[in-house]
Parts: sequence; C-alpha cells; structure tokens
Amino acid sequence: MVTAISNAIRQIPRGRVSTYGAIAKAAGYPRCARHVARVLRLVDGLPWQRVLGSGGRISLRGELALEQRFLLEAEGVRFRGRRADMKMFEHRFSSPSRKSPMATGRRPLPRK
DNA sequence: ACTTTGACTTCGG
DNA sequence: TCCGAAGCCAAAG
Repeated sequence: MVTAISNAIRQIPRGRVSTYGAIAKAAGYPRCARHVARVLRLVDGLPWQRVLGSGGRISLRGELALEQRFLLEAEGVRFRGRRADMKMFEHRFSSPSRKSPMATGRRPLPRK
C-alpha cells in the first residue's frame, strides 16, 4: 500500500503536479489522502514537491512551503497566488498502479 | 484492543 | 478568501 502510493507519486512527470486525494485514488485507495502525506514524509526519493493539497494549494508550512513552490516553479509549474495552475499542470493518472484496486473491500464509490 | 495523530478534504458561514 | 467543524483511514504508542 505504501508501495502503491509511492509508485503513483513516482509516475508524476517533471513539470506536472497532483493532489493528495488524486494520488490516493490513483493508487487504489480513495479517501486516503492523509496516507499519501505520511508516505511522502516517510519515504524519500519521491518527487514530494509535486504533491499539493486540493485545488493546488500548498499544505506545508514554513520553509518547506517556500521550497516546494520554488522547486515547482523551477520545473515550469506556474502559480496563481497561493495555488498552482491545476488546469494546466495537474497530472492525469491512467489506472491504479498495482493489481486490484480493492484490497480491503470497499464500495466502488457510489458517493451519496 | 483502544486512543491519538496527521504534508487531507469538503462544506457552511 | 479565510476559519472552524466533521469525516476519513492506517500507522504508532
């Protein structure tokens, strides 16, 4: 699971970004945005700077936030105020990186 | 086994 | 746009 999430993150190409929620979903664990965050903190060697909060907002604080923004701009990602331009730079995942999307039997995602 | 803890998200005011 | 509350889920202690 940590693996699946790590893989998903590694799939984000340079110059593109994604969100915690989107990554979680792409990895096969919808609604597990927080776990994506944990993986980023735990595992290194990942393009952590390409992961943003919903709407392209930076969820980090202090220097990390500044550094993240700096790195992204260096890759060509443009910011509008405090947000990254998601319409342009959000990476679209094709499918869950590992086998069955479902590992813990959860519903397909009916929503309401 | 139970409680706490997040680099989260969405909604309402 | 900013702030607070509630929902979420697995890992840690």
